[in-house]
Amino acid sequence: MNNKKKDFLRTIVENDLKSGKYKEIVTRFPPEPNGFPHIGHAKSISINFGIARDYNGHCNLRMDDTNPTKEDTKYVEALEDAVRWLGFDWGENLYFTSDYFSQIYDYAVQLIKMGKAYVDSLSEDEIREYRGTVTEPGKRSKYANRSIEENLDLFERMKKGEFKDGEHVLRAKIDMSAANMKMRDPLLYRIRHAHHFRAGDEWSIYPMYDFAHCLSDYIEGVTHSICTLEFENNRDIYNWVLDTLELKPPRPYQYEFARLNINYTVMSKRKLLELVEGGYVNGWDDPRLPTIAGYRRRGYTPESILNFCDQIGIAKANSVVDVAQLEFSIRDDLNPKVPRVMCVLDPLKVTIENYEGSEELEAPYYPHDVPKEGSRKIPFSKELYIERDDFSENPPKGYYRLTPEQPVRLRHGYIITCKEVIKDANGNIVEIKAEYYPDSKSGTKDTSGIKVKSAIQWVSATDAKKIEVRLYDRLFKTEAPEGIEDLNPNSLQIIKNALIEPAVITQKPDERFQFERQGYFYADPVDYSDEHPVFNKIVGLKDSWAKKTKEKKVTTSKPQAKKVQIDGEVVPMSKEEQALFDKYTNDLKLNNEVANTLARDAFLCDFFEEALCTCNAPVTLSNIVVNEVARELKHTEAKELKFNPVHIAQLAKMIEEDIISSKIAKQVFEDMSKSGENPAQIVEAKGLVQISDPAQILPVIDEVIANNPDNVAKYKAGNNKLFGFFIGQVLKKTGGKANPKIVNALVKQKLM
RNA sequence: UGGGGUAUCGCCAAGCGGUAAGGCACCAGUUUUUGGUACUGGCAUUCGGGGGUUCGAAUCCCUCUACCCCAUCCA
Repeated sequence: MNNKKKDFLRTIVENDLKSGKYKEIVTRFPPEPNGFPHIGHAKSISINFGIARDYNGHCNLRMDDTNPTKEDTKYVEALEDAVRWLGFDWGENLYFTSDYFSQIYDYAVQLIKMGKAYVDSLSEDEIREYRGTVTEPGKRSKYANRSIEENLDLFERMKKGEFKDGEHVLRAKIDMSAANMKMRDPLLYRIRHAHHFRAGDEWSIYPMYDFAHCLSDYIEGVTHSICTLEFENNRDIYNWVLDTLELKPPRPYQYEFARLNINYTVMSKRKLLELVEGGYVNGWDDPRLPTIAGYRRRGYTPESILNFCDQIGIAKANSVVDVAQLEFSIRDDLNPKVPRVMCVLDPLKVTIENYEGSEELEAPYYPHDVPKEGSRKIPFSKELYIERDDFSENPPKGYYRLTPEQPVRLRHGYIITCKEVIKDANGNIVEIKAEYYPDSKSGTKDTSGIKVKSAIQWVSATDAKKIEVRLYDRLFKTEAPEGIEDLNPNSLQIIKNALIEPAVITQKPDERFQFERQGYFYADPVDYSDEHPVFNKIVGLKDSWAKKTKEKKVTTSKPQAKKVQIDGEVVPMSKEEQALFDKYTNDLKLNNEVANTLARDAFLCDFFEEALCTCNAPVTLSNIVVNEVARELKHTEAKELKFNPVHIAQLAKMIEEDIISSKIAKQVFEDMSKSGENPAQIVEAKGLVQISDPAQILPVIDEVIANNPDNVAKYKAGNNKLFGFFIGQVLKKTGGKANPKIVNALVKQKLM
């Protein structure tokens, strides 16, 4: 990874590598083989395998198969297939959590011996009841104080299968009143007399996710265990297990990112299953589904999926990506790759009255801007078909195609003009009688002199091949579908009698095509045969004409008023706090905000009072305490603080006496909170005394101005934002030591 | 009601005290025998709201609001 923008995970990885925490990066993609992978898995695959690749590490593929009742071999195959299809290689590193069952069992025994785990014999309902609620602490089971020997014995017998499902469980002994519900003595093992698709009937107990996952990571030497946001609360157990077992370092750490959501579709296993089992779609590889198999069958390329994953980035905010982003990736990928051919989906007959015989027109497969070679011959004859909506008897404004008055070019062929419109008894147009201009032939010197607004696709009636085309639209009609009631009834449209130029079928130049002016299509890998060709629409082309014609009804309101925010109520101050507040605002002239914070926080308040004893500058002092000291307290225990009120008083004094600027003060503060040195020493040692002498500052300003003529011009043209830029530059050049107030005044003068 | 997270353009998303990146979408224009592509330009005086600190705040402090996750012997 060089200069490319890094996501937060790569930043962490890079730092860990730099600091020497790990020699080599090991990630893992750890799905449970209990369902078919979807594009959310692709994101995870892209992250885990991508990071491993970028930092010369490796990524394991691990099947997290700890629940025998849900898992199956067919899913592990689908998962392997998905990873491979996306172009990643796990090499030798295919693992199964079930391979570690005996190691994990040994770790459990160890925990029991340490008195950190116990066999609980409460019923399922009791366990739930004892767990408490989010606001009330739970209480510990009476079985928690069984002796180590008894636990060991019971656990072994659980393993041997002496008990029925649900009779006992193994739990970690942590804290039944922990604020994090997950830490209230989490279950480690449960009894399950079930057949495991790999381990067979060897085990009658199975480890829970929270116990198996961290240990599997550790066993495999994983360094960065990357999972989705909903596991944030599980991180505490992850660390507890690894720490309590006192495992030899290095050990893995868990990091979480937001799972992928896309609008107009669903991503949860449960909802996907409902669609498939309810027959709302045709199997897991239905091209409308966001499953890997679905995208694959639809015609999406692995590159397009991977590019999509790169584009959307990795972050921690729950978000819903617009399908348009995905559609862009596949268009973008296919545009320079795929041959263009002509297909007519809704044919309208055109008879060219002044043409006799037949000929073959030579046409390149690729447009002028795609640097690829290849061409085919297209038969041309008297009877053709064009797309029904490429003719209009009463054209709307801005219509470029064929009309009774407007000629059009047949792509790669001749210009034609409409002579007569034939209708049936109901007034439907059934045929166009047309004439062509022999001297307008494509590829030759066009001497017809006719200007045409567009070129349309067509096929020769006698030569065209009949194909089936499946047009897919979004599966749901709403952006955030809840369930089957939101299904789009028109998500699949099958056209049985589309007509395509013969070369596509006879030459088979590719499996993906652009049907010109319509979209990208893919020869269906399952149903396609030479006798019965079937094409899936991958995605349409951008269509600014369709957009324009539709626009009228879409113009909805947009002046969205700024959201009104309700201010919540602030907890009122106690009498004592109020008294303190009054004293600070009245006697010491502190502003309300600062006084308020001080009055409500006993520690900060004491800290401030103490500092005040050595330095009588209440305002400066209180500002440092409320802002800087408060920040330190956020991540450091009060008693761990490396500085004391006297240090702060010294710092405030230097500011008061104008020895240092407040900017420098921040830097000094930071040093101080790390090293515990006294501030005066830091200032002296680092030579941080501020420069207030204009004679020293002016040359720097001149230099900055001379170096940035563009920005000077912009600033003078009215871009006031740039002022900060100049100050920043000057400060940078003086190592932050120039007195910013003076710099401000001088720069302002200079730039007048 | 406790704990853990998250809020930057219509949708993603950089940014970590000194000029609000980028992509998608959208809007113009140029090129074009695809109303495609490519190219050019336009799209956040403002970062969930309100205060505070600072010469200077999306970034630091306080506070409020909204949303997500946690009480499966699922993962």
